[in-house]
Amino acid sequence: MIEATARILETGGPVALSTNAVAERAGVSIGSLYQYFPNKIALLVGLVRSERRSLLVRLTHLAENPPDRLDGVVAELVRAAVTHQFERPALARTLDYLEPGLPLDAETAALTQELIDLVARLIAVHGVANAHVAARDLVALTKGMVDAAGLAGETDRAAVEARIVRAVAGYLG
Amino acid sequence: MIEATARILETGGPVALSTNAVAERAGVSIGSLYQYFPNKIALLVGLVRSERRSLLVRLTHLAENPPDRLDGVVAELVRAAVTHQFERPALARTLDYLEPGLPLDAETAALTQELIDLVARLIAVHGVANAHVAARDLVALTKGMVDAAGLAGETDRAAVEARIVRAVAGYLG
DNA sequence: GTCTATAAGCAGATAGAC
DNA sequence: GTCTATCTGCTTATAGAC
Repeated sequence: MIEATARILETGGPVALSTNAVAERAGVSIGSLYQYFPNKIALLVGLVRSERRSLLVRLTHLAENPPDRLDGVVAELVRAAVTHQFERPALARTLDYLEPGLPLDAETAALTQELIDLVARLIAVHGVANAHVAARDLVALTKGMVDAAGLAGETDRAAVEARIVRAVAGYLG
Repeated sequence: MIEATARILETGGPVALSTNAVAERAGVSIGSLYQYFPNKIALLVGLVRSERRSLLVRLTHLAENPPDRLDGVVAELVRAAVTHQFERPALARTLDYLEPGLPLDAETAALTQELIDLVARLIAVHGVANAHVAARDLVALTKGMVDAAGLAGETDRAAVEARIVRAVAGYLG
């Protein structure tokens, strides 16, 4: 049902997301859906949690084997973010928009916070000041550029990555 | 009624936007609303047009008196964008998300294109390669960072501006 | 556990009085 | 031109059969 939610968001956006549509797409009845999710928002929260988890797995692996130099760290961070966002561009964009307005449960909110903390730690060891603000900026900058590239129909991931790395490098000085 | 649409989007987002709510907020009846706008989407298109126009006015003034050096141009561009986005952060963020999915009329689509073209011309005269892609990237980067700063509750416009300028300068090389 | 049927309410949009 | 009243269809959510 989470996957059905994702598919509907990808094709029709938040307006198209109804519990009936999710049940139909998942091949179950509306009654069954309400046995697993108390309401529509719970579906969204579940989806956000699942997506955040998958990105966190990617980044955790990077955090355990960080490159020596800061530019190497940046390259890997951007690669992970771009890869994630390019897998399901429309979904990523929609969830990024919806997430701040969602009443996330404790676990999901912690996941999101952990992502920022992880990035902050990775750059802080190289002497970056205000690492938390910087981490937030870099995540936002990357998402903004990848989303725009996706909307414009760009498919060359490496080219997008290279441009983002340039901006990040400039930011970090 | 356009202003009522804006207010509702600011406080409740796209889900809260109903024709009934707009009519009530505007102090007119639902019947009157439908005399001026054929449907709900027309309200959104009108609002996008109005917002784009106001940003374009700001930038046109800049384009007619451009600073001599590229870093001056960048500083002014970022200032204009941040000022615009900080005026009504929630509204700007919502419209940025909705716009790509809206069936814009010719005039409104032209306005949006003109914004990118204007930025592209301003940086192209300083020898920036692929000025159109660069313009799109810079707009996306700026919006991403300002939106995130707004969501995080930052109110120091100058600080946000300075960080964005650093990223932009790095991008341009 | 999964289904069908349905309740209750709200959405967009229209008709027609004044 | 603006209003009230209303139509139609879809939404979330529940009840209860199997």
